This record gives sequence, structure tokens and C-alpha cells, in this order.
Amino acid sequence: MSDPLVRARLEKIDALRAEGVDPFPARVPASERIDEVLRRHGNLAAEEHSGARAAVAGRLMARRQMGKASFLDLRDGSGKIQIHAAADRLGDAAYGRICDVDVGDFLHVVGEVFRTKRGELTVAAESFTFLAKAIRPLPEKWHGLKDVELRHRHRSLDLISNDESRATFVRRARMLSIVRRVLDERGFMEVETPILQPIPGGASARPFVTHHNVLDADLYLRIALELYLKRVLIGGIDRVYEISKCFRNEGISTEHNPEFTMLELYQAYADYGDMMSLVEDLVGTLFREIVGSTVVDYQGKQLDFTPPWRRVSMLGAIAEASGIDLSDRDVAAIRRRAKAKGVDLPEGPFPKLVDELFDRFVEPGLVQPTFITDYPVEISPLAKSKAGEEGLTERFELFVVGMEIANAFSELNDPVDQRKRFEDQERLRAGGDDEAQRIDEDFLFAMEHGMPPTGGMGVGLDRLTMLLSNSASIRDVILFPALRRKDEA
RNA sequence: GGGUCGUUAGCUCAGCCGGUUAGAGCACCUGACUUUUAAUCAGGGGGUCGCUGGUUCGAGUCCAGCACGACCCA
Repeated sequence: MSDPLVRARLEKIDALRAEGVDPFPARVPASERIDEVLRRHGNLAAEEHSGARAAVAGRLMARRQMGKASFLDLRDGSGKIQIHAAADRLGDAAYGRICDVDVGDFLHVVGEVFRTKRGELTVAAESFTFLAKAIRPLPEKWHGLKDVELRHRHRSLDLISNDESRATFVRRARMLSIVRRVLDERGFMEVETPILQPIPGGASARPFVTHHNVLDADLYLRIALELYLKRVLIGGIDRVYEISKCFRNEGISTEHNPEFTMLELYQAYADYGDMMSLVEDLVGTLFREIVGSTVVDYQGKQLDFTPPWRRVSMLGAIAEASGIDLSDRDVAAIRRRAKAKGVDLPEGPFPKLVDELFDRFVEPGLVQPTFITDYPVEISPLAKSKAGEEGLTERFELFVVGMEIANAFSELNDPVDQRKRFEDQERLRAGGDDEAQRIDEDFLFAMEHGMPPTGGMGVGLDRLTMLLSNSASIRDVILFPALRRKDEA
């Protein structure tokens, strides 16, 4: 490496070894978490000495040096504490060695805890041990790492230097923990189902393909959890969920990452109305416990997650937003009505028109949490038909700030109808729609043995994290988002 | 896929209408300093101006293409 900063530090490593100091020792003396030390001595008065020693270990984050004495900031995963190093306490030789430690290096320090006259809890170092050497400088101490590209490509540095980034991933972890707690309390059981699938089902999306050499068979990375979780439910685990990655071979944007984290849950003897209550409870709990309120700021907009949320049927929402009535499902008539409003609709069957009008007129206006209900059957091949409403299903999607957050149905449990729906999808596929779903005979075989009436739901946890952490991009809530390859020197 | 903007030291950023040897702060090195909080003071080193090509007497600066990223649109 020709970087002079790196070269200087590599020379320091040689110098340490020459003095008999291991720059990367295998064993670490016992230490306490920094937040524990701070908590224990929290009530020390300014300039008061505790008379008690503490041992801490962490990364050197800053140094303020004044000749024969220095203040050092040491940080571990729990917090930050100040170290006071003085030549008269450590001895000249040890003080010289601690002055050679670079910001970014790891240290173990033992000493008495006291509070400075400026009021900061501090360890008066009596001895220290070198724990690990850094050979590159950390990002700027005040501005941190701002460049968005560098923050995503070098997440370690982002986490070291940007507290907000760290806080976002702490929130994400709390969200996962609370989701599991709430579902476990309600009698749901967490399971794991295959990521590698012979038939990618449960959603309309393009899959990633891979190959199993020994089986000599193509396998797909799952696009949804649905069909395997339903097999488990049919098997009698009748409240079941999974939290895991799904994969869709599609575009990348501020709302889309090719691999993303889904929660899917299935509850027997329930329907989509129960799923609405469940997601209201779950999301309400998340905002209360993580943010402290169900009314939050998101990118300058005030969002109110206090249940109940607005419910509006899909065709009703389109009629309301565009003034175009779709209830007769007459494609030619709908296209004429749209034309009269100055809207040119593409050729295609009824669901395509619905999709187009929804994306154009409704979705961007769905800022507050809103349930869009009663989707056309053609685009809902796994949802139960709505009684008395020809062509519609018991389905909803939850939208917030124009993003789809959740998708739920009263699950189709009639195996004869399910087979017919798959066959309809197969015809679309034959007609060139490569997102259409495929017949899964093994899934049908399971359903033919009897499936209870069931409510099911999928929730996009990355997008939910965006809302919980006020993040503008999905890349801010995924530790290592998909990026184009860039060769670096 | 289209449009707009961006890419200068390890990091954060200036750099005017094309003109001398490309600047600052942090970080780093040297010196001073035993209660600092972005410590302070004095001095010093560090650059493939994203890449490739073009225009020009002369390009960080203008033009074209490419790469990566951000935002908007489809």
C-alpha cells in the first residue's frame, strides 16, 4: 500500500513488535461494558473520586493532548467514556506508549473512576493494554461520513461515524423483536421454509434462478413465503409465521431492493378483517414502543398510525380519485369514459386497466395509512372470492406514503377453485406474462386434504423500518443494500 | 429506459469568465503545553481534480462518450 497514512501505521506495528508488544493479542483482560461503568458512578459529584477502579475496553475515538497529560475518548458497543492519561500516574514510558496509540486503535484501560471539574465521568488510567491496531484513519470526527455512496459501500465506517445510522439499525432490531413477541403472545409459531424452491410461488414477480449440480435441476430463490407456510398451516400448525428474505429479480429504487425481508403470517379460523385488526395492533404497538407515539413525522409529513385506519375499496378509490366508474367491468366503456376525461388507457384486459388507473390516480395520494380492499380476482389468484360481489376478492393492501406495506387475504381454501385460478394464471403465462403464477401440484395436493378458513398477511419489514426510522430510502434500512459493482483502487 | 445534478487530499468541502506551483478544516508528522470536550498555539508532509478522448497556445474549469451515485419521470 502506497498511502502514506497507512505506511506510517504499518511502521508503528513494526515498532510495537520490536518493543515486545503484540499489536493483535489473542487474550483480553476482563472488562466491563462502558454504559455499566457510567451507570454505576452516575451520581459522583464534579471533582469527586470514587475510590473504585474500573476496567474498560474499546476503540480510541478522540484524543486531547496537553503535554504530560491527555484525555482520550474510548467507545465500545454500549457507550463512550473519557480516559485521563497522565505521565506522573502512568510513568513516562507508559505515557509515551499511550501517546503512540492512534485514533481507531483498540485499548484496555484500568483505573479509578472520577468526575472532572467540567463534569465528565473519567477513568484515571493506571495501566493499559494494547488490543488491536488500525492502519487506516477513521472518517472525519465532526462531519462523519456523509457521501451516500461511501456510506452504503462501507457500512462499517458509516456505523462508526454516524449515530443516526446506528440508531436506525437498533430500531430495526427492536422491530423484529417486538413483532416476534406480539405474534408469540398470540399463539403464533415461527417456522423456516425453503429459500431454494423448484416452483417460485405466492406472488407475481420474476425470480432469480440457480442450479443444483447433483440434482441437475434449476431452483429458484423464493419470491414469497406463502405456499410453504400454507402447507404448514394445513399440517395443523394453524397460527404460523416466518420472517425472512425474499428475492425478486426486478428494478432497484428507493423502495425496492432485490432481496428484502418479509413477514408472512397465517391464522386459521380468521379472515381478512381479522388481518386488518392484527396489522393495526402490530404497527400501532411498534410505533408506541419504538417511537413513543402513533403520530410521527416522516420526511416532513405527519403520519397518524392511530387505529382504526381508513378503509376504501379499490374500485371505489379509483372512482373517487379519477372520476372513472369501473363497476360494470366493461373494458371498452371504461376506455371511453377515461378518454372523455382526457386519459388514454393502454390496451389490455380489465385488471390491467385497474392497475394503471390505481397507480396513476390513487397510489400517490395514499399518504396516511389506508387499507385498499376488494381486489379483482384476476390479480388475486390465492384470495377467496367475495360473497355476493362478482369478480372481487376478500383482499386488502396497506398503503402509507404511496408505499405498499402489507398485503392480506381471506385465503382461498377451495382446492377446485384454486386449481382453476392456477390454470387461469398458466394461460396468462402462455400469453407472455412472465410474472404470472405457476401451477404448484404439491401445494394443491396438500390443500385437497382440507384447509381451514384462514386469514393471511405479508408485511414488508424494510419499508416498515423506513417509516419507523424516518428513512427516505430502503438503502438506509438495509445494512448492505444492492449496489452496482465498482472496481476500486 | 429518459431527464437533471454530482464525482477535487484518508474524511468534509472551496476553486470566479479557461491562465503562475490546485486551496481550507479535520486527520497525519514535528515542537510547546498536566482538567480537556471539534482542546489550543507554531511549523510541516500529503493530489491520476472519477475514467477515456476532444477543443485550445493553455483544461480541475469547455465539449463528447463511459463508470458510479443522488433526485425526478416512465
